[in-house]
Amino acid sequence: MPDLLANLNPEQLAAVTLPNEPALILAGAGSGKTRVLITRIAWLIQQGYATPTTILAVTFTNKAAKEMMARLTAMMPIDTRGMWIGTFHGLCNRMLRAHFRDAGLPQTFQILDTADQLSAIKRLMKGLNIDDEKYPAKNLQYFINNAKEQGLRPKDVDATDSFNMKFVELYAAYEQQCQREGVVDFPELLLRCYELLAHNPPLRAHYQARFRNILVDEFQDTNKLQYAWLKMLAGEHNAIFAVGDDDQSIYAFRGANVGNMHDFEREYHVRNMIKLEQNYRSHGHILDTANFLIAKNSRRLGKNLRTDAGHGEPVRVYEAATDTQEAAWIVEEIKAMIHAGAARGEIAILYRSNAQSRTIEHTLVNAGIAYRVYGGLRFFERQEVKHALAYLRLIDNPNDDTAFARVVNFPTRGIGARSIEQLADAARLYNCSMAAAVPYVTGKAGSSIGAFAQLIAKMRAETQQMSLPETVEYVIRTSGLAAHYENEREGQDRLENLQEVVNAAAAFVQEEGYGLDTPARSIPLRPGATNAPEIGLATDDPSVDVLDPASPADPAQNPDTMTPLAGFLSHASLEAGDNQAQAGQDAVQLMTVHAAKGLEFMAVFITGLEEGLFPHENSAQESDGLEEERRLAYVAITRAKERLYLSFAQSRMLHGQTRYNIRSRFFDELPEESLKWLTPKVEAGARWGGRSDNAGWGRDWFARPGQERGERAAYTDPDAGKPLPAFANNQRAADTGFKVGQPVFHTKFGEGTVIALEGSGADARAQVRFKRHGEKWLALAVAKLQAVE
DNA sequence: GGCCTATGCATTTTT
DNA sequence: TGCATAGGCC
Repeated sequence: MPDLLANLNPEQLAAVTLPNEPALILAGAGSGKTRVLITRIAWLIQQGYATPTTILAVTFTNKAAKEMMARLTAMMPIDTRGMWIGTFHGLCNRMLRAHFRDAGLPQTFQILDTADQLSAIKRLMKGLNIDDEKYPAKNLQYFINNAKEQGLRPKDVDATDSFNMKFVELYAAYEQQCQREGVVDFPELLLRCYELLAHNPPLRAHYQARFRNILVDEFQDTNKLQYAWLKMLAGEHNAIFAVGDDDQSIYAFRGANVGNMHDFEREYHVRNMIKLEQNYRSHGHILDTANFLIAKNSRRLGKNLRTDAGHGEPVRVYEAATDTQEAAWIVEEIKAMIHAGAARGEIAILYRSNAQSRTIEHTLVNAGIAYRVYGGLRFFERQEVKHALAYLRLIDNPNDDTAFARVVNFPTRGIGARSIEQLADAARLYNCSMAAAVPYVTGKAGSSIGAFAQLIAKMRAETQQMSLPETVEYVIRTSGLAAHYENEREGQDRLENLQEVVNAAAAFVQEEGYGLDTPARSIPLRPGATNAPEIGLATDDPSVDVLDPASPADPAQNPDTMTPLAGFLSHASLEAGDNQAQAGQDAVQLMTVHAAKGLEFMAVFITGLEEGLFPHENSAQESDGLEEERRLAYVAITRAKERLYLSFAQSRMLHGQTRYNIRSRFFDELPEESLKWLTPKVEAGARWGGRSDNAGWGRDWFARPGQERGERAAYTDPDAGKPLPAFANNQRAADTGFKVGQPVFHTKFGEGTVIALEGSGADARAQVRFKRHGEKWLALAVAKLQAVE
């Protein structure tokens, strides 16, 4: 039996071995959060406090869910078949598939992703002749999703003004449309699942009796609905083991409610709040910087990270004249690091908004440095892939008008906008889907649309017995998609992507454990399965023990509640795939601060630390906006393991205009002792207070002798080339007059000893351990430090 | 139907 | 500035 508890620190140990009661684990950045979570699961099972079937572990991203599953099985051989580990949406989908009838859904319901949802809304509004200048589709989408995330159906929304009343009306119409088409959007998955449990006491009792152990990752990111869903499953007696970090809550804009942490603590009378403050990632100066900054936030649960790693390097700060010059400096630093043997993949460049990446990318390209940018189009979001999926969806669920509208005339088959409008009118008139309305349209429109309907019918018939990969391949060919892209000049990539869909289908079949010949559209019996899927649950027969994992009456026990095709389509919607180009390549990593959450790098650049950008100007209008920006900066800082750079530029090209920014207020909230200004620090007052005319300011105010005006010297850090990990004390004492071990005296801090030196000339700094004031970095040009004999 | 131009818009994003 | 989208034109 593996010793799961070996090498845990006392707080981690305490968290892992808590009694089965509500618990809130405040897990700081880099504190071993995932480790605690999975060790907790393994320990519960090992000790006999839980079985795999009693465990439900929920995360936000598929990546996190996969990592959890992988590390768990690596830690301990566990039969994960009965375990529910997944994202909120994935688990809700699973439950809705198992109980589709009780949930009021067709068995083949399809999931709309955000783009599908928007086009469904646009179609709805067009049909109702709604002026989309006055009621923009995007706003309605936001309104609907927001309402759902508050758990509100149209009848529950309080609308006082005519504008909102219209939105409520449209929300209701949208719901009807979705219901008729058999589609659900993302928030609907959660709300529908919540209502399923709320309105069905036997079902609720079943799952409550089953999931005795509920574990939640990134709890600070939960929204109201997700929290309500968790409470529903927990009932009166189940333990929720919530792990999160209020200081890393950066998703308020999409509904995350940090308040859930306080609420959870209060509502469940949490006796077990454990703080994981030991950080295993960053060196001391980096942590001090993070701690100092986040301390400026109010309403924290309170936490201070510590490390055994030593101070390490100071945080380097750089002021550039322009964004271009900032990028040039970054590239020089990176070159030096690479030269010293650093791996490109261990270097990250972070920015607040995507627009900032362009300048940096250009500079990297010119320097010939491999990089990769996070974000952008994901595999299942590509046009050609979505087209292929639309045909597959129509085969599975002909009422899916979003899919129908998408491909009825793609590849083009002479069905124009007018014909489609006629069909949509007919569908509205007969209150049916477009596919069902085909017989009602006549004339030329009727015949071309009729041919399309026949094509779909033929596909449905001919794929009846085909496996999933065969079906996909058949559809790509028969739909004419393949031929279309073969004829297109630049269709080669798209063709390859279509082939990738076939491959993805084959991989899916394999991973899900279906036989390769399993028909895509029947619910198969897998080897070892004893029952056909039963839908509607054991509630029909109260004598059946629904908790018996072997019981055929427990459909949730049987993963085979979806056909391979439905599973694949769900997979495509819920897991849109990688958006990281050239993954695996050793390349410098570019991403937004949001995208960096959860990652770590040897060296991190946080760029564009300017008022208006970071903190972002729009945050000023949001309640608690500045605090969220500060948390964002905190997340960014805590990504760095050994080296951290903070930079800002006096001027920056944004939206085609040059903006002049002042440095971020966050600099005034950082510990001066942990910073090393590579460019001279200019007090805000010195520049702004004394400025009477602004001719040329910001370009050449700091030009040094011998430099051209407006040209910036390469302020490349002379230490950048030190190997990573690098921070052996710099013994150079050449021009400082001090050396390591030297006893010194400071007028304010008293007696101390020099323990490190770095930089030279005006940048020279000494780290001093004072007898009564601890360790500090002092700029020798400024500090009045005297050598003591 | 496809191509071209005019126009508007630009914080962060997973499912 | 640069992209996505919409609308007009051939």
